[in-house]
Amino acid sequence: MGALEIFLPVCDYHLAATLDSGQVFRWRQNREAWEGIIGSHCLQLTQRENGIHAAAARPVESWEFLREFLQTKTDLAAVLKTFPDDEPMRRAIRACRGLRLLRQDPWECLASFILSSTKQIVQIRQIIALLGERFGEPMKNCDGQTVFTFPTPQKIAAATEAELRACKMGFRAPSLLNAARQIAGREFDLEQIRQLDYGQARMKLMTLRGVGGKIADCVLLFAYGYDTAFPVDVWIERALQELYFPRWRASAQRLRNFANTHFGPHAGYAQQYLFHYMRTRAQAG
DNA sequence: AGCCAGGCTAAAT
DNA sequence: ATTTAGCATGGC
Repeated sequence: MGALEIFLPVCDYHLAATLDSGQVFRWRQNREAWEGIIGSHCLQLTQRENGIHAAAARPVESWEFLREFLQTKTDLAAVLKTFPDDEPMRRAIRACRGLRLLRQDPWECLASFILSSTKQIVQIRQIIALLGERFGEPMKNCDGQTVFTFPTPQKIAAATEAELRACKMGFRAPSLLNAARQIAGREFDLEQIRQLDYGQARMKLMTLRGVGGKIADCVLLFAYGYDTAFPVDVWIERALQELYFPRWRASAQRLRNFANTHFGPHAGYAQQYLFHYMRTRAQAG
C-alpha cells in the first residue's frame, strides 16, 4: 500500500529555479507548490527548509522515480567545485544557488526540444500544453482538475501532420511526426542510446530529422545525464561572447570549441548556470 | 512594423 | 569549410 506524500531531505536545492529554467515545460506554480506530471504520477512539490515535500494525487508505491527525476542524491557542492574558477562562473553561481539538473524521460525531452527550435520558452510551453490536451491521457490532479499525461510516441505517430500543426508547432510538425513514427515503429531505440558514449549517442540522435547538435545535447544532458553535453543556443552564445570574448567577435565554431574544453567534467551543469544567469539578468534589465 | 525566439536544413559562397 | 536564407508562429 502506497503513500500520498513524502519528504525528501536535500540541501542546496532551489526547486523554483530548477523547474523554471527551461529544462522542463509542463511544470507550473500554484501558490506555494509546483504542479507537474512524471510518467503517470501527478504531483505537487513544495520547497522546504531542508528538503522537498511531495504530494501525489494517487497513492505511490515507490518514490524512487521522484528521486531520480529531481536527482536529489547529486552532491551539488562537489559538482560546483569542478567549475572553472573565473569571474563569469562565480557570478553565475552567485545568481542562483541551488540550481539543479533534472533527469527526464527521454521521449518527453526529445519531443519537447524538437518543438523548441526558434521558440521562446513561453511559446514552447503553450505548444506542449496543446499537444498534451489533444494527444495525452486525461487524469485528475490533487485538486480534482483534469490534466494530461505527455503523449506517447504511438499516439503522436498515429496523428496527421495537420493535426500536429493545429498545435501551433509550424514547421516542426514533420520532425516530431517522423521521430514519433521511428520510435513507435522500433526503427529508433531511445533505450539503446544509454549504451553509447557521448559522441556516438550525439551522432545517433542527430540522425533524426529536426535534431541537430543543440537539441541532441539538450536531450543527452537533461534526459540521459551526459554531463559533458553543452547545448549552445543563442543565450549561451551571447554569454560566452560577452563574458569570455568581450574584445572581438568569436565564430560559432570557436565558441563551441571553447565550451568543450573550458568547463570541465560537468560542463553541462555549468552551462545551465550560465543560461539561467543570462536569462534572469535580461529579465531584470 | 519589424525583429527575435533554448535551431535545423539545404543552398550558396 | 563556413556562411546564409527559409522555415511557422506569436510576443513585444
